[in-house]
Amino acid sequence: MGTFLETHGSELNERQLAAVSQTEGPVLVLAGAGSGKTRVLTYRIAHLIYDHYIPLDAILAMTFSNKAAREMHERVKHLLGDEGPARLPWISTFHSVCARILRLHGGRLGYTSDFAIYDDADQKSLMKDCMEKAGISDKEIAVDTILHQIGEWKNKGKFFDEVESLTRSSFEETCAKLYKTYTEEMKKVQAMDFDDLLLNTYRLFKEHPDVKNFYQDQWRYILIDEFQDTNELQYNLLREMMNSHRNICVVGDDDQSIYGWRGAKIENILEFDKEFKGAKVVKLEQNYRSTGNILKAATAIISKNQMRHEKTLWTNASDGQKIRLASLEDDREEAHFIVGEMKRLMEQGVSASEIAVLYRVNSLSRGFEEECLRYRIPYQIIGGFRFYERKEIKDILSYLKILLNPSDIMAFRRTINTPLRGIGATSVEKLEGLANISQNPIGVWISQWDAIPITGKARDGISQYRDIMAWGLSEVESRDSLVDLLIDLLKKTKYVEVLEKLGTEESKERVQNIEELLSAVQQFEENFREPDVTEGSLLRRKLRAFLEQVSLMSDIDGLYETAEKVTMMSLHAAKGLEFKVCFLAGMEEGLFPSARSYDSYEKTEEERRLCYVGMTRAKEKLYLTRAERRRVFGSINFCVASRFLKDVPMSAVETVREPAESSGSDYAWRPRIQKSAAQSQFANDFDFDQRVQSDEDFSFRKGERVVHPSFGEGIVQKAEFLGADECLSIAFARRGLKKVLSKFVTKL
DNA sequence: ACCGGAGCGCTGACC
DNA sequence: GCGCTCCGGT
Repeated sequence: MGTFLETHGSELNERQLAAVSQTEGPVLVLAGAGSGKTRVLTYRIAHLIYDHYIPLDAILAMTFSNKAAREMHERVKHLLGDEGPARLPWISTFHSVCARILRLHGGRLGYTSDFAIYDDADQKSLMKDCMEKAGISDKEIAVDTILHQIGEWKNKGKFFDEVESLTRSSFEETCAKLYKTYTEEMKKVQAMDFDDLLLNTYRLFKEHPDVKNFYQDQWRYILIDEFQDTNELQYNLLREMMNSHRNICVVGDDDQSIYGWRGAKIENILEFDKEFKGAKVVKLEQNYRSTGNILKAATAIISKNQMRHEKTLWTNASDGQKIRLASLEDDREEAHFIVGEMKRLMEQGVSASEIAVLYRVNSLSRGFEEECLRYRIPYQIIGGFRFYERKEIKDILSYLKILLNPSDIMAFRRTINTPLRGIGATSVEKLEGLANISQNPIGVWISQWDAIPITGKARDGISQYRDIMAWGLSEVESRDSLVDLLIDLLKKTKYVEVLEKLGTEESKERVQNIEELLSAVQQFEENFREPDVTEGSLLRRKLRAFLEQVSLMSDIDGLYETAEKVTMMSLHAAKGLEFKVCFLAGMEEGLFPSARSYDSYEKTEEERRLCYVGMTRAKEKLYLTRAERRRVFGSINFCVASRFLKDVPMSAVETVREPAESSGSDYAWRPRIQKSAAQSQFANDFDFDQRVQSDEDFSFRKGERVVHPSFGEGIVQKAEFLGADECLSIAFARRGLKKVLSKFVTKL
């Protein structure tokens, strides 16, 4: 047997091989869409282990989603074969790695290993409390605005004690103050938010060099996937993790950077070779995924961006089918068209699992879902309403959370009156106040509740809750099985019983969801492997691992690739995936690109990258669809074709559907190729910015600032006649592009 | 003092 | 179209 590379090197192209074999020093792999970056990462890991005898613990690979981590895991395992080691290196998400480190060493920062992980909702709720205490109304300053500012600081690696001196306005001063109270409060309830996981690890390394040195010595080879989406804090954290060997391999594609809004710094990848002098840069430009036409179109879109590493994807594959453009009357027609095409493709033998519908905002999934239900097309929706975000699931998980971490105030609030026990807001507030005085974790305190000055209905409810808590807290220490605990918990709380008594369709579904949760727990338990945090009883360790997995689970982790189902998801969620057939729906101005991107060039570029990501998901067939009218918030909006449609080269597309003249949804749909694209409705929309009519015909000109009674301020994009009425397309600052009659707007 | 109904206002993408 | 807030009924 030769070395790993001798045996497997031929499975790599020249550039991939170069990236894999350069094991020492910094390496930047600029991997275009579909160019085999996961292949590079996995082969590199296998090469390190097999040919360089690098111990597993010395390798750290970080990805963005658990799904990507799992996939990488599987593939490395497969590459190493049966003779490979039983264990594998750390391949995990940034957040999971941090959580793991903090469970082990969080004590240095005043955290127990049972700390809770707060999601956005919990975070917001806790901040509201802090604001109330500080006497700041959320009507003065929105919670989101404050959290955004604090998030920005955290992202820069600034702890609350460092920002007080940096504040430059009264707003920032307020934020700094709230940052402090929020942090203290989070510590009190033993919780960390997503940013805290990163920031606290960073602080841990900064403030405790012994911990840092331990990990630095351990990790001699670091690999980062999706490097274009790392933020400043992740980048700095990475520098802390790295030892003097600087054996770091980052893989990414600046053209696929789509998380600027959560602080991703595209400069991290654009300037990597400057930051890491002597870095080897490898460009992967051969695409193995898509046909020529799809690549041609995607390349045309992305080449409009200024901020990028120049690279050109190419393929050996044929041009393949042309990209299909479909412009439909309204959103219902759009859904109808897409589902009709799906049906047709499936009849031709395309598997449902190879078809995806991608959209900019999750709210679009509803329409497609309804249409799929109507035509009995099996589907799965990724994101949006996640399983673990359902009320009944959150309720039950909260019981588990408070048993693990009795300080968890959010879990307390969720459970205290669930199911309804007649304990209202006033009583809850009183209880929280009393628990506060007692200095005990609220769950522990209430489990010992005795003679508390609360009377009436609430009193009975509280004693019921007390009994459940007292029982649960002792069970956690004494028994082993998580499923059993959960089943008994459901009995004790009468949660399912109450739902069943309701007997509605909705409650039946909830019971089903709970059953699904039970089987998920069971499955988790069967595969449970001891984590390196060995503190506490077995059940406690399981609980800790399970709740962490749930908290850090991403939308995409719920994707079942084996399922014979059509997949629907946001464009963001689609990153890293591929499908034989992709529908990009809702290609309309204001929706995609998002109206919120209009105010800056950078945001527009990010939208374009998102479009690029979406298009390059398709292997063989790509559809771009739009609706002329769309229901938003219940009212109808007139929509203009997305500028991205205009950027698609005519030679790579064909128009398959235009709005029928007759309206109504009962028309018989059949796919047909109509007029050439140049004559089509699309063409009219395409050049809307060049073909602004001569100014004198209209009372408003392009570029004029106007105000509309309900849409606010905007800028005229286009004027046209609708019969005798003058119709304006206006880009509203707050509402995006809309068509309105000129009599409703006034000049500014 | 709690619960359920009616009305208002708004929603981007995610670990 | 949906979730959160206010208000009147028990």
